[in-house]
Amino acid sequence: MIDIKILRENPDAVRASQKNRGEDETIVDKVLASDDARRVALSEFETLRAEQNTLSKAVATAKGDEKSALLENAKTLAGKVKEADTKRAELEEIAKNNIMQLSNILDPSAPIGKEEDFVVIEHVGTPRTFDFEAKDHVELGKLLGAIDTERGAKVAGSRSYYLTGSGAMLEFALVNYAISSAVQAGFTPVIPPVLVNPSAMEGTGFLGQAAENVYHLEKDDVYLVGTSEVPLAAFHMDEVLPVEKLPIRYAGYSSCFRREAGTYGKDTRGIIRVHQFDKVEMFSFCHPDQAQEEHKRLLQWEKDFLDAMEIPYRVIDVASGDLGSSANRKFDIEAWIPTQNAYREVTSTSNCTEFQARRLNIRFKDADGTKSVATLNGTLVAIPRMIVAILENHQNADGTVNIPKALQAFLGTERFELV
RNA sequence: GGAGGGCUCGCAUAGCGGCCGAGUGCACCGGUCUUGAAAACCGGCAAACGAAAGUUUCGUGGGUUCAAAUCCCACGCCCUCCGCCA
Repeated sequence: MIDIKILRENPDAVRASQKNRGEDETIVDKVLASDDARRVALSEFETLRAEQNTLSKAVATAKGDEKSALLENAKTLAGKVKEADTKRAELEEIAKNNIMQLSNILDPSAPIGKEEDFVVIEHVGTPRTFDFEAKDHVELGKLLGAIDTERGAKVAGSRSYYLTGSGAMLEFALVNYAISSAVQAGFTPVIPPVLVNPSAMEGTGFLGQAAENVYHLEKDDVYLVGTSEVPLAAFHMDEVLPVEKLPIRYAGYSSCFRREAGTYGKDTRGIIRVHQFDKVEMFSFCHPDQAQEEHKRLLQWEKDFLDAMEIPYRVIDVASGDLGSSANRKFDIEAWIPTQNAYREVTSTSNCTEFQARRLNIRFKDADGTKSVATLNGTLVAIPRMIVAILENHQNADGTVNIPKALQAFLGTERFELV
């Protein structure tokens, strides 16, 4: 939710932002109109209520005829108050629904355009040239006894898989490495609930455009999270955080569930796009003035991880049209995937400024009053895609895979052998 | 799944349908006293919106009433006991 005051003061900036995202800019006028209507109704109600309060007090002390006369007045007034209150509630609802449709205001530095209009910020490392035919992760996964997509499909349907043997060990190593480096960087490790209630889902903005990708358990009205961003953001819902504690950083490890509706035919082979995977997610609550710097820090931690995995990658500044509604800017890291001859997204970090915190009612207090915090999130490691990148980039001609140095201590070996 | 108890300002508690936005204790902040501290005493101290007047908030939502923390209904959460269970 954006700040209505900013919208009132500078509606053109919001219009421009909506337009650059490829979203409806006429909502801005709807929001302004419904906000005006809301405020009029509110003050009408408040005036009547004030009258009623005074009158009620008079009733309490009055006696006899005077009392019955006052009561008569009070009864008619009560009707008016109720009417005004109903109107107020209706208009507030409309105003809220309207403002909720607006996306976060873009960072002016974010590249404008559609998905393909991203800007490459940098390349790190050089894609390796193979003097043999590189195998893809599905084939390597079989040779190593690491990934079993066939049995995954048998038991759980398409986009499902088993990690077995060295694949399972690799997940544990990645998670251990990720968590220990996050802790070293000052993050509090968290294992959050993955089954959350509607308010958490709603507050983080996943019931908007992203709703069709969310699993909903109707019988109990709970949702399976697509990322631990949801429970981490909602962790401090309705709280006022001490300003001197900011930034507060959490590293959440959880399973993530995605319906992947509308992606039929995309990435059907292997484990690039799956319904369930584990992920270590960074989440930060910080002072709004610090948000941009914090965003850079999150990006740096993501780069450090890729560096440690010894994988070539590039960093892109995601274009306005491809940003989530909560983000005002987003950087993706794309790892080189040899058999696809392409860079593919493995991690992503978004600056949500105060947008998410305003919905979730997460604030901090300083000398000037109580204000919304800024929230930011970033992937430290999404297991399946990192496994793909590691297997494919570090493979040998015989199908064995060299283990990056950073993970060797966690695996007790330098190489994954054939089974 | 069954049976009970509870949810009030950071914590603990009081609260008769109007005198309750709400008392008390602890904590906290400021002051007096003191060489300094403690104790004692004095004062302050929930939040949101608003320029202000004022409005709203006693788990949440509805209802009764001129008037609800207080009465009624539903839901949520917490605790205890029984059953089942990783």
